[in-house]
Amino acid sequence: MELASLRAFAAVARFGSFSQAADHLHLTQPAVSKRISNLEEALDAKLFDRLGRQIELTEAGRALLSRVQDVEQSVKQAEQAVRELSGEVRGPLRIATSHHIGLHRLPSVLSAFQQSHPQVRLDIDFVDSEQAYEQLRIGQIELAVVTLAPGDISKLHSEPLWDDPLMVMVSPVHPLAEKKRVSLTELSEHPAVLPGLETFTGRIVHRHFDEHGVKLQLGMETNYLETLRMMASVGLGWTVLPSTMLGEDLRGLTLHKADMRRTLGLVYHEDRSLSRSASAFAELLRQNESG
Amino acid sequence: MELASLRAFAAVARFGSFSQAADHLHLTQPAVSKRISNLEEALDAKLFDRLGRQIELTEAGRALLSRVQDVEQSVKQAEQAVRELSGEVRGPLRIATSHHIGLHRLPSVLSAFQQSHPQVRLDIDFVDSEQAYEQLRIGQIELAVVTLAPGDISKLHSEPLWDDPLMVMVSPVHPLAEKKRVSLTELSEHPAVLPGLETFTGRIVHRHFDEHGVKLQLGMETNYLETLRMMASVGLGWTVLPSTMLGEDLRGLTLHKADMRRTLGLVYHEDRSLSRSASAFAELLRQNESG
DNA sequence: AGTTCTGATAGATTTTGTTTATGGTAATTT
DNA sequence: AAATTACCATAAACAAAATCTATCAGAACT
Repeated sequence: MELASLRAFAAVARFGSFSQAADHLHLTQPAVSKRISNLEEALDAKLFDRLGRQIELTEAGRALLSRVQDVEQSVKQAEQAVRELSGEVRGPLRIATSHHIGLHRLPSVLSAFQQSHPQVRLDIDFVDSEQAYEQLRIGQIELAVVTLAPGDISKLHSEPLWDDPLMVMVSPVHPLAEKKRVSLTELSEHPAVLPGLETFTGRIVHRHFDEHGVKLQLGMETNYLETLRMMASVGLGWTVLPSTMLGEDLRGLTLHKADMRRTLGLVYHEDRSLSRSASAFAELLRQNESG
Repeated sequence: MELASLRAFAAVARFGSFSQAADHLHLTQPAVSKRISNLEEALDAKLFDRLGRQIELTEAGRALLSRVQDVEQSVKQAEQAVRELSGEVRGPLRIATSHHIGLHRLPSVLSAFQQSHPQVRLDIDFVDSEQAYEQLRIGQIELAVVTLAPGDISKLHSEPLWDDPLMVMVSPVHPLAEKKRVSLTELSEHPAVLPGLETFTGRIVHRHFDEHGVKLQLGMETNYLETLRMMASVGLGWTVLPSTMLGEDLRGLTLHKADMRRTLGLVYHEDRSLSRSASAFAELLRQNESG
């Protein structure tokens, strides 16, 4: 029993005529005859009495007709449900980001998004960038707004949003605080408090020193940049932070002959379709980048 | 969008695999792939993300899946509604009969029918036999239990149930009351009260006299045999009635060299399907005939 | 690396659906 | 009454579609 047959049946019943139904369906009359007889065969029941020039529903036909409306409606609803997604943005949206980005870059985007799409329940996971990449890979989240990995990662699509220059910072009471410029070697003589290697930010910094063959004195590690900042500001060591985090209680040092930077951006799985919500969120981020 | 595709979609979603769905549907894997891609094209939406070895429903896919169950259920109900008719007897049943048959032949059948099929609403039309035939022709009634027309009538199927001999009857005070046998000519010398020509019974009687070239003195006419009987019994004229109606207040006369009879039976349209109720009623009548 | 899953794709084949042409029946017109 | 018209059913030719076989490419597991 196929929908085409049911539609033909409904049309014939409505017009009381095979030929008129055929016209209406843009088919020839024999095609309609066939569809009806297919139905009759499938249901093992006569649906119409053919009375010469006229036709009439049988009891079975009447029983079917009253149900066909239900079928057509449920099909229409199913189609509708899919098509509505093209316009509507609703349902849950899982994204990952870092505390730092969430605190410093997302607030305006988040509030704009919630305002324009109140139907979406945002579920934000604060994780390390590396964890975010893994969650994207297994489909646990749809989007990540994190430090971008240096280089491409298979199956994951990266979109740079913000360039985030990093800067060496020390407390005003730190021995190096008075210098305007420092070398890597000078830094290496003092203990450091840096982001862990689980974060791309941490890797960027470590790699930078590695490349220049400079061994670091590693102190405590944490992935939460705000905490890192606090530790540096109370003099527990020098650190490297986004230059935007500079403030009264920290001195920024220009690094001799080198600069470190990270790129913050949007990451999502190449093969997975983004939900409407995710697309809307991504679009909002792209617009917000410039502003 | 066809049901076959929707079923394939549901199977793929359920098994999380095209190949397993194919096995389940007794199809090859490419066939299932095609059905899904047909659906995706028709709905203009991707339904699954193909992630290498694994697949996952997209947002559109999830939206569709939740509706597919409704569709399948409504289709099942439609099929069920038709199939149930094969067993069940319910709904309205319109039949036609005469007052006389209703009064003298049907009571036992009607009560048996109502007892075994209480779900059927019987709608009985008391009409002349000729009207009954016309109503059958236009499909206003399904069955008629009436005096059968002499000879076949196109498109209508007749089934004799009872042989009903007719007899000339007069009141005990009628001039002919003392005779045992009378001739047509003798009868023609006295006024008659006979059924009208709209009834086959009336026609049978009139034709009988016509064939023998005997002119009748016609008095009042009525189609209701009980009334006719009353009129004859009070001496308004001779009449012809089913011999079963003979009683204390009437004398039956044997007609010289002729007998009149009518056949009562079941009539229905040849081309129209009988409802389950009508079939059941007809069957009951056939069984009751003998008893 | 090699093997074994996965689904997609291409081409041959089969099945199904559609059309054209025709026939039969009932209602309508001449 | 005969002819015409308006139906639907059927058959054969044709077109379209679905399916199968075979093969490919990618990912996951040995």
